Amino acid sequence: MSVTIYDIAAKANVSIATVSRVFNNHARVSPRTRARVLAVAEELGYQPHASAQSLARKKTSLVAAIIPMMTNYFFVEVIRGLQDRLAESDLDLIVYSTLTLNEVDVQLERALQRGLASGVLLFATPMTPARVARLQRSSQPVVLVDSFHADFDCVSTNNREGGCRAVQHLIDRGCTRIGMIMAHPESLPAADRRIGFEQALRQAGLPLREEWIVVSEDMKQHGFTEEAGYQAMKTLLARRTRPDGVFVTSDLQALGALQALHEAGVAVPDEMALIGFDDIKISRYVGLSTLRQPMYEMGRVAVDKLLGRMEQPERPTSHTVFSPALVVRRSTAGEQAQEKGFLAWPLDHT
Amino acid sequence: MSVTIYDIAAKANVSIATVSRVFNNHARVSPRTRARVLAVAEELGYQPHASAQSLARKKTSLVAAIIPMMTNYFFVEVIRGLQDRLAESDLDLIVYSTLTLNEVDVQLERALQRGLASGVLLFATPMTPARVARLQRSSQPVVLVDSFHADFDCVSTNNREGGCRAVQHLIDRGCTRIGMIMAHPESLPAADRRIGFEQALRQAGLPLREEWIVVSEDMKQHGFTEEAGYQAMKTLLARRTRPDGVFVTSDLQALGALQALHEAGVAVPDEMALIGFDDIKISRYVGLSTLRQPMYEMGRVAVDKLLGRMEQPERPTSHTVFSPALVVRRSTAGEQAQEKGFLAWPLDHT
DNA sequence: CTGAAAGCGCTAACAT
DNA sequence: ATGTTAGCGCTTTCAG
Repeated sequence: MSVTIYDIAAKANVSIATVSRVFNNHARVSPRTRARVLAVAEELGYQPHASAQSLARKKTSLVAAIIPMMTNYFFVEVIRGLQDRLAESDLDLIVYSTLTLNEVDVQLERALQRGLASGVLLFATPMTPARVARLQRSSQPVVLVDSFHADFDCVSTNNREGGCRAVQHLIDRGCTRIGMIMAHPESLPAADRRIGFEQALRQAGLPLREEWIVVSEDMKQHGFTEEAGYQAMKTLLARRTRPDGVFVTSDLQALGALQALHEAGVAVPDEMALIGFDDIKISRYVGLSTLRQPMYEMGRVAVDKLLGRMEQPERPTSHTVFSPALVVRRSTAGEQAQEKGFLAWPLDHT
Repeated sequence: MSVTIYDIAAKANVSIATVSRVFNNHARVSPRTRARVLAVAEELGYQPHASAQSLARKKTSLVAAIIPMMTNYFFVEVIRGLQDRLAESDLDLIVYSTLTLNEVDVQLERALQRGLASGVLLFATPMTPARVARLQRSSQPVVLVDSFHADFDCVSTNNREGGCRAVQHLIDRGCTRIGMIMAHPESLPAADRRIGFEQALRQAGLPLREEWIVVSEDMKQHGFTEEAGYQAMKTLLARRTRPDGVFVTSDLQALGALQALHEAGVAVPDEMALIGFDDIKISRYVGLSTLRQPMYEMGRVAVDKLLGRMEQPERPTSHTVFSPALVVRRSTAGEQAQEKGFLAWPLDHT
């Protein structure tokens, strides 16, 4: 069927070992034979067989990305960064998108133990002792994206700082009753954002009222969904006194929150300002203020780390932390928003 | 290092063949030895080695999806469908997202010839004779998503019908000068949508004026980008007489078009109505009318077809065509829109 | 610089 | 029902 090194060895009058050497730029092969081999290979349209190579080399050209919630478009952008960087190194990407964390463990097992992937990019997954142990006893390197553990290479955004800046921004625009819509606290990013939130309030001497903090009970995608945001805002709106500014742990939730606000006839940002986190593509269109994560870049860096470790398994782990950038739009700045976004368009025909 | 069938064979006092049989539910293995083997395997934490299996079986557990423009969130939704269905059959998904069609061919070659993937899902790629030939001489089955060729299994949306219904909707709401913003005509879906567009105009006896049709020259992502839509609308707005209704070949482009309309102070839909195609998630939030494609379902069906063919390579090809559903929102219906979407919210504070 | 040969871990005849 | 034995296509000592 497909052409193998035997075919090209025969046709080029060399042994298969030589052919193999040529393709691995290995040892000393005379320029002449090398050229001949290459020519024949080209002529026959030879391509090395992936599985055979993996078996012999004891490592694959596959990297697995395990992504707990791809519906969160944040991750889609990161994937692009992964892809681009991976392609440069001739690696292929296996994608597992899961809905629950149990599934994460299942997929992890799949990718790790069958020797399918020679590296794993693990997204937004809390590092329980069990997971840490599992990961450590596997030989493949792992890079954590959007979560952290000192024993692994990590890339993430400074969520605490982001939460802090979000609240600071609300304060700057004059909000005094500041609330928060939290995803599930098991999510480390969400938890960190909350810490930043509380810190900023303390610093400003503003009250931190529990009734203005709504925490998602929904485990589904850790509560990073529009539905969760919608429900949370409904809850918030039912309070005796309402906050006049709300920090939401993700843009996706903020979208749902906006919907609830709209249905309740609450003016944004005048009666209530809203700021999210991520800066997914949608946000620009709805004029949602937010903290932008450099998603594409995060993807590239994640792969860099993975490749680095594949070459030097013993090098010390490192953690790259990006600072989120404040993006001011209508949901906090009203008409004065620097970035108007789309939301403006219907105003014209009203 | 890792445990192999030899280990478990030794420990269970059987041959490796028997172990293999157990794991492949193969021939007749006595219940007793089977139990014993399974027990030992469990104890040792055995997992078959993916590459070794692939090499011996001459087929992998990997399916490749080649996606020319993942930034088009349409495809992200389809991927979910793929994933879910694939997981049911214990297959893994390799994702290649490319920006140009040249890259598509490169990736195709990668996936196909190295025997990496045992099946390919090819997205939105025009079936040139060269590609058809390439695909046909490979042994792996291919399913075309969002494109068509009689020699392959396909799943797509009825784009002609969609274009037709879009225009019909514009006509129903009273538009008489109907224009269109086209992606690159090399894109089959775009071309088909245009055919539907023209057909509907003819049927209604409305003029089909070339100056109201703007075709993207941009090859990048076949012109399915916001930027392309933005530029196209600018062009359209510069015409002596403007259309009062525009059908755009994708929601992504429509988003850009809306931006241009906003900047020009054109009232939507009163001065100009707009309708897109796809119904990506964003569309609901900006109140964009559109034709919805059943993305998740398309993904599942695509995998069904692929698996079907992997089992019966000779079965006749089939083409599943979904009918797009009209979704009416503010961009064509104004305040009367059934689905209000989010665009409403800023109205409240104006 | 090049060839021979022994695996890598598993499957699949072919025997028994 | 189970064992033996060839491979699958490639890498990698070890000789020459």
